[in-house]
Amino acid sequence: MIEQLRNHGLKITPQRIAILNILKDNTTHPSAEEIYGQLKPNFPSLSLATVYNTLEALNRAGVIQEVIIDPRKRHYDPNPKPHSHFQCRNCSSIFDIAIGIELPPTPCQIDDFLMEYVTINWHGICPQCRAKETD
Amino acid sequence: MIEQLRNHGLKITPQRIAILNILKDNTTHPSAEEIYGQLKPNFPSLSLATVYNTLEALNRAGVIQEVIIDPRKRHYDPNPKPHSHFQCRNCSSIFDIAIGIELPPTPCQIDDFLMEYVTINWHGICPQCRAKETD
DNA sequence: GTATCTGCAAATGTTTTGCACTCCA
DNA sequence: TGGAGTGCAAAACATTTGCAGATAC
Repeated sequence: MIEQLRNHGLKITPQRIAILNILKDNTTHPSAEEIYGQLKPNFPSLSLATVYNTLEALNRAGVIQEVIIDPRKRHYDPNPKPHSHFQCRNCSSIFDIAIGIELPPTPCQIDDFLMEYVTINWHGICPQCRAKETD
Repeated sequence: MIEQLRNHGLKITPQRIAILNILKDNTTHPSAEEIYGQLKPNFPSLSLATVYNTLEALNRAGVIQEVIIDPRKRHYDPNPKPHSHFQCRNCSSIFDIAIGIELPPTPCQIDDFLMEYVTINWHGICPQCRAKETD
């Protein structure tokens, strides 16, 4: 992933490497605050603003994907390719969902709209919370 | 729409009637703050907290639909039926998009997830902003 | 060497909360 | 009349901003 920084004209800094390392192979879809909280103990000089800056730069460069599914905060996914997400209304966890849904390929034009990308968001109850449910 | 309040055990108050009136036939997908701003001049005693309370109650009752597409704030749609939305990355306007996409009917079960509802969000440039674009 | 990046602290904007008071059913 | 609903003000969060200093290349 680090080479991708160079390809996009982004400088390689210890902060960015650390953030990418947290995200790599991470399927928990952390928020900026969560990434900050995980790094801060071993990287005390790290600033939350830098985490926000970095996540925005990585998202814009297409290295990661910003996930807009939680009305309270943004989450981040190391996989930039389009795929759908699920958020549990009980525990708020976010999961990747592999479902083959037929969507027009993007970018495309529909009714004078320029469609650049589509997101599919599922909402409901995750397997863990279903198992715990008594009612 | 007002009868629906009664059906869901919600009391009919002047505040709720006013908010429903703003939303009725409204295709602009206003935020809580926008609804508040529109009502406040003619309803000076109205509180922003009441707007938030009411929107949440209406959404939970299935009278309206909360639209999670804008990472900065929630928007509200008087049409509670599932349909997809579009947000322009230039002007941030939100539009209803009528596209027949094949989705599994909800609620359904997929991979141990209980899927209660799905949302489809399009992102790109709206017709008005495309017309203004020079580049 | 210089443009980019970082850290800090303050500001912004949205949404929530606690609580006393009000009013719908 | 009782419980749901309202208004107010403060608090809680997430995110952004401005700027001075640091650093990657």
